[in-house]
Amino acid sequence: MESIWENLNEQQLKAVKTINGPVMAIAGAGSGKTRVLTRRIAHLIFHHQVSSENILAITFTNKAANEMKNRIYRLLGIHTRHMWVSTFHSMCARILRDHIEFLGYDRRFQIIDDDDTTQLIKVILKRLNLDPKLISPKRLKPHIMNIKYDPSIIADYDDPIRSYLEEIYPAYQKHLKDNNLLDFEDLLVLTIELLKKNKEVREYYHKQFHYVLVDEFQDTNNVQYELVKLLTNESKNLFIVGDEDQSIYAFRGSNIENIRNFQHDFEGAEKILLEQNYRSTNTILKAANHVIKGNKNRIEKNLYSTKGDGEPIIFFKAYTYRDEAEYVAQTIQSLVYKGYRYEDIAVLYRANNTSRVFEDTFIKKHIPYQIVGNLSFFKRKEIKDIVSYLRLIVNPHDGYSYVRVVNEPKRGIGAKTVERLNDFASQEQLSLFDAVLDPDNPLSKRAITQLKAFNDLILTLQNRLEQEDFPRFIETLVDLTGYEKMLMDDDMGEVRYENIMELKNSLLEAQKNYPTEDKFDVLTQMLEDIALKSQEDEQKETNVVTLMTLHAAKGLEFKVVFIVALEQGLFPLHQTLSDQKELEEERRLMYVGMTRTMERLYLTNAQERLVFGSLERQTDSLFVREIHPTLLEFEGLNKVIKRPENTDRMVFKKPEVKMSKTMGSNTFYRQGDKIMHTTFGKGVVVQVLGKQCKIAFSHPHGVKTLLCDHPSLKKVSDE
DNA sequence: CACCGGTTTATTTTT
DNA sequence: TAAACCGGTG
Repeated sequence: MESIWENLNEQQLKAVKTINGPVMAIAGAGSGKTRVLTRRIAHLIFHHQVSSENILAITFTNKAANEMKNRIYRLLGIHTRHMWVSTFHSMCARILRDHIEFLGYDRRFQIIDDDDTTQLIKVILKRLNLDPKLISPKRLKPHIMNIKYDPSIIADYDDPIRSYLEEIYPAYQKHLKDNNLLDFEDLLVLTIELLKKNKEVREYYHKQFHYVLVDEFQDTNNVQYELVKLLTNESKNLFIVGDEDQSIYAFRGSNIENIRNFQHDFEGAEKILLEQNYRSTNTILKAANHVIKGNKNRIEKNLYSTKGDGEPIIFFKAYTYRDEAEYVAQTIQSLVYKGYRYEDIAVLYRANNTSRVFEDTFIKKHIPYQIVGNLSFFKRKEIKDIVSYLRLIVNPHDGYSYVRVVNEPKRGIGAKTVERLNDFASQEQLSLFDAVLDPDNPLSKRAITQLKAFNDLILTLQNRLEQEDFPRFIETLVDLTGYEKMLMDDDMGEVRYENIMELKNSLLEAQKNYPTEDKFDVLTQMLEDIALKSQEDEQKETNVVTLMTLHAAKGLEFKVVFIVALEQGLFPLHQTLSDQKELEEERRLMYVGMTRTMERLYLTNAQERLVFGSLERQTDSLFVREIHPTLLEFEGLNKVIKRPENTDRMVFKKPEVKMSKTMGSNTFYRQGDKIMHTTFGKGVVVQVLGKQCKIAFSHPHGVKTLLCDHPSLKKVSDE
């Protein structure tokens, strides 16, 4: 068994031992924060006789929570299943299952994920007869979520949008409640509401949690921070770990200010800096530091490593994006020849679509790889359909699931019928299920017959669930619904059928974990697990190269890292170029990517790339230019061009590579110029195409292609 | 109601 | 390029 004090440096020891009062640990990349967290928990239990039930440890991912539980088990040999080591959302679900009736929901509430949320918004827009073109449902969602967090902000919107939001938000929220559904944000917001309104519940949890720990604190949003404050009792034994330089989820509401304000909010909070890096070479740390220095308002950290300088960072510039992939593939092969394993290597990129060329090339060259976080198992259509059936079986009045599967497989119940049914149901305050049975509904005879058959199907399935064991029941389900037959008629059906059969395991596991007589409770619990753990599934393959986005790489480490497609507009993304805050987040993303590396870091890009179907000329990413050239070894096209040293802005001759006369420049604008448009506001020229240019505007507008000499465009002088 | 074909649009996404 | 979406036809 591992010892509690083994391999801890002075600062880490301090973070483990300072158990009373608020403590903030600033944990630089690779500084061993998970070790500190788990040792601290072990220390509390082992040396201070704190009962394991009295500790609350909150993480952001299930993976992190499981990792923590595992390590605690290895340190102490105690069972961890009952412990409160979980994500914000699981913790909230656990609290709400016991107390949500106080808020007027049923304890068998179902949790819907982000995709469902978007779909639901779309459905509601349609039902309210609002024009979905004013804002697309996808763009509307974040606004609705913000309003849920703080309803008063609705007043900040200007009119066309405001009245729109005033209509849709209450309708959306009412729909959720009427159907006993919670979205991810509800889990947080309703838990807060519960704790605020119900003194007994609040005191119950204050008695329960003597020590609270929060991981990745830089990624908390305001609501999560409020929840943490609410759960922390008078003794204020709150320990947070985080690193502002690794905050990369602002676009989802995380707020770096939370970590910056912590010492202010919790008076007398101890601050501990973990600056020794156990992961990377000094060359890599230095380079990462050069990049992150570009961000303003940052508390300077001084990460150091005892690993020495190691290898130089290689910057390879390819002619085309195919050449780039080719280079990466060849380099991987030679690294493997040198003794690295495929699993030591990761290829990181900013946007998912970049992975394609690399996939193609790796297949051709027989390099084994896996793409992580692409399309998770539980997001597949067939799984979501079956999940909807299961939700309907728990709650036939769930209108959202009803609509999703009433005509899946096709039962001749079309959009018009569903619309009419919906209208009638909302007018009469009935669920869709009950509306079908109402003799006054305005539907055609044919439609009623078909809908009634569907209702009966759900009731039959409820019966069968009571009679059959879970694996058997899943087969009954796909059989009676006709889903199986539909799949058999489809070329890809075989795989999808097998996917559905995988659900048997989820059900059996839920049954094992939640021993109860009531099968509907087990089913409810399984549906919760699916909703909250959808990302986790990924069965890890052994000894393969990992391809993933920079976001997905957070928290991981690899001996060899390739950061690819380092081109202006791709990374940093052009949408972010005109906004300082967004650009800083991109820079943190670069920092996160670089600091994943233990030994060898490769930065690559290409001069020509297919962007949205057309071949574009690309320039080097700002972030590569921010690394001092003495740390880089130039390869590929870079090698041909002599790089001047010790210059901040490196100016060098670009080889004139077959550029048609209409491309690249015109008399009006150049790439990177800042402009002002009379209706779209400020923007940046991302590309010049003859008389036209592609211009990136901020949020609602996005990238537009406009004529450069258009009178509504004006150039703005630099800075 | 289902299917075909033209048009539009284009990050990242722990739960 | 590719996928999602929309509107018209059979």
